[in-house]
Amino acid sequence: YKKTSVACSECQIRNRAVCSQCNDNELSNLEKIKFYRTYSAGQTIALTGSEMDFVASVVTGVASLSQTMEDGRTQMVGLMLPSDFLGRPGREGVMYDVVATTDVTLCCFRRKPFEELMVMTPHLTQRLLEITLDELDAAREWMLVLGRKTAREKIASLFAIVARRYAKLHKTPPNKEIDFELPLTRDAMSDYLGLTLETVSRQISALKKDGIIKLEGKRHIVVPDMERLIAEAGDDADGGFLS
Amino acid sequence: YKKTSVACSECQIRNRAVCSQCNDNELSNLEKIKFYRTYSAGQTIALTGSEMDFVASVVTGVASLSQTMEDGRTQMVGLMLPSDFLGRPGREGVMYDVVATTDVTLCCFRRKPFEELMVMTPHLTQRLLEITLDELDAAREWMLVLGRKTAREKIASLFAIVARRYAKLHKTPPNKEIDFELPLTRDAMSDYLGLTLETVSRQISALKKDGIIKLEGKRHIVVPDMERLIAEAGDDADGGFLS
DNA sequence: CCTGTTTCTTGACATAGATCAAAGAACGAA
DNA sequence: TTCGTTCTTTGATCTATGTCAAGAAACAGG
Repeated sequence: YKKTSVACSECQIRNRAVCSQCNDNELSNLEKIKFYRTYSAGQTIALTGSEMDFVASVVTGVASLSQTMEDGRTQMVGLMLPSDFLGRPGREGVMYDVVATTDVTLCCFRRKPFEELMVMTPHLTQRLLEITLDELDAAREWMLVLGRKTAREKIASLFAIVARRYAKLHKTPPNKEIDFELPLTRDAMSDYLGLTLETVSRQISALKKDGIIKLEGKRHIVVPDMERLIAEAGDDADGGFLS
Repeated sequence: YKKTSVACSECQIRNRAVCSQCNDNELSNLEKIKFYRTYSAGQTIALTGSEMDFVASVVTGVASLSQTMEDGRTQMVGLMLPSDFLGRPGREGVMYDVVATTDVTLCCFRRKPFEELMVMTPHLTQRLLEITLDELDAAREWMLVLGRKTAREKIASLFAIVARRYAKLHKTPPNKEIDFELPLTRDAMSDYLGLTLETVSRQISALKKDGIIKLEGKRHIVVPDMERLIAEAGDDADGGFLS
């Protein structure tokens, strides 16, 4: 369940997570209260309405936030990748179901001590504000996807987002063939995209037939031409892919 | 264009806006750099890609944020009501089209001075973080609406949200008949809900026929039974309506 | 008051995506 | 290896919502 933590100085997400603007002194305060926790694929991290006594950065793996209606319809509202921040300081109750979609390692801080540290550490608050603003932008971009895009465009948009994040992590040179592992089942994709599992499957097959993507197994996607994928997503800009 | 500003101490949104946690001293610093600006219904406040040299609180009226695809499909991604905050400190470029959907009064701060003030004023940063987290929650709630709700549920959800905000502003006692002015045209509603104008019109007619709402003119909505409206929206909780 | 413009409603028909159904892969356990 | 899951693909049909079209209501200006 728990796992020995990595020293902050060695941390993969050191320069992107909440702690990225902290100086050595601030960092050592954080280091004192941090602890690692791991979840295996499919495990629930927290349920809507429950109390979560910690906040955390995703170190490795992927977690998802989702909302469910009484009759079972569910919508994924956040895909939390490495360096993303889970939990809301200043609020006990969880508003979404938080689930590990792959094996996940979290860098956790108990909520109270973290909140106290935030008051004393403007760098933390500032960075958290930046992260939250970025997430708000991402959520709004996703509203366009959910509200106005076709099924094919939705799939292409999802692939573009995941490819983008992978490329950033692995420093892939632009214009090269990009490949990545899909961190989601067809069913999870349908929850994210506001579609059914069957439509997701059909559209993936169609994109494959049209040569936009290649499949190696069910989950490994190869994108021969990123420009073309982005065009299929219907995006005018590349969303900063080349930056 | 400009308009004499109201003293902060007299301000309607004093205890909800970015400035709500500031003490008298901090407030007077803000007051020095603030200026009011008004826009009439339909006027553009800023366009995607342009630079906005100020940030602002909405004092009265309603503004909207929206994204548009090359082929003209558009999705509204934010409905900014009084006390909401416009603009992103730390970024020049605007990411959305910002439009006044009714006559709007903004309490503006030039971006640079505001950013400098933020560094010196943790209360500002903290409050902005809270506001941003609330907006993120709202955006995510809307993702469920866009991704999973039927046209009828979407309309009911929109009415519930607007009614909720109106009730908060006017301190309407719960369990009473609620009525409000729709700040959006049918067309703007369709952009917000990810529907067509025709579907919006049909569903409003249907809700009226079923007695969920009454119409007085085109824009004035009366809700005889808020519980019933919320049930039509498919929400399990009332979203804090009674609080 | 009339007239043009914008906003809204309603009808008829078309279609993207949902639903229902079956069967093919992949994978782990025994 | 075989069996039982779980995940995925594909097909046939249905339906909610989009599209196209016409006209009604509201409103502003002359």
